Amino acid sequence: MARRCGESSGVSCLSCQWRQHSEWRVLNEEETRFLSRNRKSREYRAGEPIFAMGEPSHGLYCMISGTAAIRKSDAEGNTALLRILYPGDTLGYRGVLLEEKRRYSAEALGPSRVCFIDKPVFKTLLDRNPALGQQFLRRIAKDMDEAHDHLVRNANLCNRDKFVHLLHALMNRGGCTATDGSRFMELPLSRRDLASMIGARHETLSRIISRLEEEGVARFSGRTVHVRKPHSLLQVMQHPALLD
Amino acid sequence: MARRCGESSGVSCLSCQWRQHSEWRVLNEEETRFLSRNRKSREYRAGEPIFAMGEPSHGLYCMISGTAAIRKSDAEGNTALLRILYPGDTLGYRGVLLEEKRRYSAEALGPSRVCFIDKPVFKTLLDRNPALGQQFLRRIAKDMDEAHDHLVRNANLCNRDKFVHLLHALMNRGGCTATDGSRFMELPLSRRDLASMIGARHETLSRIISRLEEEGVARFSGRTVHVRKPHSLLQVMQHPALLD
DNA sequence: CGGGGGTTTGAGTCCGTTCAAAATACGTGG
DNA sequence: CCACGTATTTTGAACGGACTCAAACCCCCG
Repeated sequence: MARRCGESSGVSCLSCQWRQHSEWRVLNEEETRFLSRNRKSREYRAGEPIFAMGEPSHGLYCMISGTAAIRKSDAEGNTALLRILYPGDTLGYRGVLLEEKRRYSAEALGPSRVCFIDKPVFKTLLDRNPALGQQFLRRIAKDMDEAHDHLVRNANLCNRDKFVHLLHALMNRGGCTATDGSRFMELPLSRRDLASMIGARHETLSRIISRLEEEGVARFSGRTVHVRKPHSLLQVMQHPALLD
Repeated sequence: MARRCGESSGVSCLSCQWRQHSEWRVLNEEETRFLSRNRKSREYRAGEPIFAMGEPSHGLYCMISGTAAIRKSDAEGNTALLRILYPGDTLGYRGVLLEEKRRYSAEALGPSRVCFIDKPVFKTLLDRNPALGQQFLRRIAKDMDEAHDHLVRNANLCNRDKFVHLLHALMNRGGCTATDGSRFMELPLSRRDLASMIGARHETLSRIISRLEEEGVARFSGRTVHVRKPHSLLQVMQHPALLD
């Protein structure tokens, strides 16, 4: 399915299935056609970098299919996975808006198709349609808020609860509901990366996962995860007994 | 000193000593006079709230003197101190730009003077001078970057090192250099709040502080802190021996 | 069949937390 | 100016979570 939409979106941004859910939805038909003509679509293999920290920002990217990850590292080389990008998400807009070098790196998590929009093309559209700038302002404000929430969670929750929260967020994005009300999904990340998202070692995450299985909160096998009572996920924090 | 500048800034934004360092620097003389006429300046006592989470955003604020804190709390009531604001900083612009309710709360840390700019006044200035919007875009992007850095540090550093980093940042902002090259300053925060900034309990911070004193990195007494070798602060992470 | 990456498990240690109590600083009213 | 009550900070002991290091395990791929 992800395959087919990737191909159909390759034809034109007008018929892109994510158009109405992305920042580009404020563009009219002519502007969208302009975008479509000037964008470049390309496949990425799993793990392939999209851009790297410190590079100049030549343009922005738009996910068509697959998933990508935002990573950032500090001076000592410690890195953290900050965010996961799904089809319809734009990335790298910050560097372009501010004419800055990239402050984080992005890479494809699985086989993905990503469109590239050149800086001049983006600038032209921003000039033609002021609502587009407003969209990106809204977007950056939302990102900001997410980052702050993340910060508050990190300060107050233990690793187990941070992971439960992450699971909840991932489920909302990519999960499927089964007939019995339970939810399951294919995790887009390795255990190592899951651990990096909550700021823990992979060994610790491994133990947390065992614990969640013992408690009956979820079942893991490979990258597949089943959650028995997805609605009570957030209530299960610090209180596994609530599972009934 | 902070007192006098507060009073002089009370007269007009034109003569505000922070003007050239704030987002308002792109305004011309007439626009600044307009801002000056329509802003309201007011004193806050220590601990007094400036605005609270969930309130509608009626306008934005500009610190004249003193310091303020941004706090955010999650659903369970856990809070974290996200940021400290110094004279010249604007706050609360996000809610105004996006017509949203406040997503965090702000409060004065010590006796402070803060100007309030009504939403319509701000919108008028944004219309008149597009460079102002660009300034705030830059500002939000910088904030975003800081939040991400914070996230990476939280994921990889132990509490001691997080605190050393915080100390470094605070010093750069409000520290004074003594004749022997050491630096000292008056901390704007209580121990509890310092602990909240690095996501630790106040007891833990207390122990960290004792340790730093034993190691000879810094000396604390009340809210005053002396750092012996400020330049090597960041090198001291995990390696107190480097102090020589 | 033998790597090699990713993942799990185990043991030991350290760091940070919790809870409780003492010590210190601070503001207020006498 | 001092005494008092309150809030903040420090200290202590015990516990638990998370980390390190090391080894075993698994699964996919050549």
